[in-house]
Amino acid sequence: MLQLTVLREQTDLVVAGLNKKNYKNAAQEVAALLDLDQQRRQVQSEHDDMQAKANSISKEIGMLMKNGEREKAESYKAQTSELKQQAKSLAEQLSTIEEEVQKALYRLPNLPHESVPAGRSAEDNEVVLQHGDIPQLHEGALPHWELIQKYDIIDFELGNKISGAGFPVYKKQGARLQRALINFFLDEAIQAGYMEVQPPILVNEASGYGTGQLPDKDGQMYHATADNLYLIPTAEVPITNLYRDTIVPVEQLPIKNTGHTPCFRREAGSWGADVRGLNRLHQFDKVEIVQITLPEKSYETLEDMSRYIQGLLQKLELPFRVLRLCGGDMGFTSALTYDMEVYSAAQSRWLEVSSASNFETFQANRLKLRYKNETGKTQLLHTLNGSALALPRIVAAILENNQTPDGINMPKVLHPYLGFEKIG
RNA sequence: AGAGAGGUGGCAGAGUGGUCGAUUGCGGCGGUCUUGAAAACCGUUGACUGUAACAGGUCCGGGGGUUCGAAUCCCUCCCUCUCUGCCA
Repeated sequence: MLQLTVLREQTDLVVAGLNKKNYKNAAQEVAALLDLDQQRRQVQSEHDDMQAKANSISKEIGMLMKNGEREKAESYKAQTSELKQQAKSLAEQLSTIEEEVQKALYRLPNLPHESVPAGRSAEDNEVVLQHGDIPQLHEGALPHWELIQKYDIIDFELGNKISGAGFPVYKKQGARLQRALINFFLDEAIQAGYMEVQPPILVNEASGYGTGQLPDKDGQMYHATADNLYLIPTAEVPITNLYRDTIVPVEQLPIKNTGHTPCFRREAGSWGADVRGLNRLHQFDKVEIVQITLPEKSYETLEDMSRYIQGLLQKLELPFRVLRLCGGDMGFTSALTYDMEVYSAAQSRWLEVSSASNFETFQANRLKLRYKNETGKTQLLHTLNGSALALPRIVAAILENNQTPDGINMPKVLHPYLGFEKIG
């Protein structure tokens, strides 16, 4: 959520930013919002005056009662009842306006960082770098959805039976590979100074709002209505919300947390031709890294996180590229996002395996996640996160890129975790 | 799931209708003393909103109500703890 003070004081910048994100009617909406805000403050101050008068009369009555001047006290009571009426109606107006302000604020996405390229769609994303050679596959090489059948390591049919499409069952070396990747990713993160946490994977509504999934992405999350809890679409939600409503002591910054969780996504309306196999699932595993930093450090931190993720991909010996997302393709809450894509050789396409973002104060504002600066003033912190990494597409790329006519070679770095070097 | 108890400032813990945003202790910060530190003593120390700055307003789990006035009374929801039951 954008800060009202920023909207007030840097209106032009806000409108320009929203435009870059392809937000429709930015200028009008911002103007309307500022108008509402103006109204709100007007009504607020009228209400407060009323309240102040009523308060002082009540105090007076209290004094009189104490001194035994009952009759005089009674005479004051009449005065307050009118004030009370007025204050009540103003309070109603106020809460209506506040609700509108809130709704309007929730609609606005985060502003893009100045380095974000303009653009409408994924085609306008900027390739920042590419690393590794595109593998040349042997004659008769298979896409991963056939490889997993051939070696009987991931079973979609079984998943269909017990849950539905998009819920694969990992078996044998396939299950072992999942576990190896999770452990590898967690160990690496801990090595890099992140603290491991195992959060709940069902979260309440407040948490959904805190990180911005609600109300924007309502309908994309599985909702356990009986208890009004949501299955998390990413560990970002619980891990960042650990710090909701907190003023973090400066000496504890930066906060670096990591965690593995399953992630659940309804993916309503996003099924198409290129989502076969592991490319898009309703449930998958991911290790997430989250950082909370001082505002002035957050972009440096984003670069660190990006480099860290690239390091993982290198260790896994996967060819990858890094994209800087354009304004139109970025997420609602992000100010700058890098996507990491690995090359999936049998599909001949790049697959997104990680997304690292700086949210600046957008989440922190909703989360009320703050610190006290040198002058003792309470200020919002910056939040960041990145996948490190999401498993399914990593698995797809490992399987496809390393296949040989007589088995699939596993990346060396995983050998100790796997207990085998080759599938098949 | 049933019965009971309870949710107050960073923590502990008073306050049961009136100058209570809240006694006190701990912790934190500043100072005195000290070569320095500890101890002791003195002072200070919540958040949000609002203002140029004051003032003012709001907040004692959430929401609603009674009252001139609510942390305190009533209703409702949520949560925690103890016991009983059940169970990975």
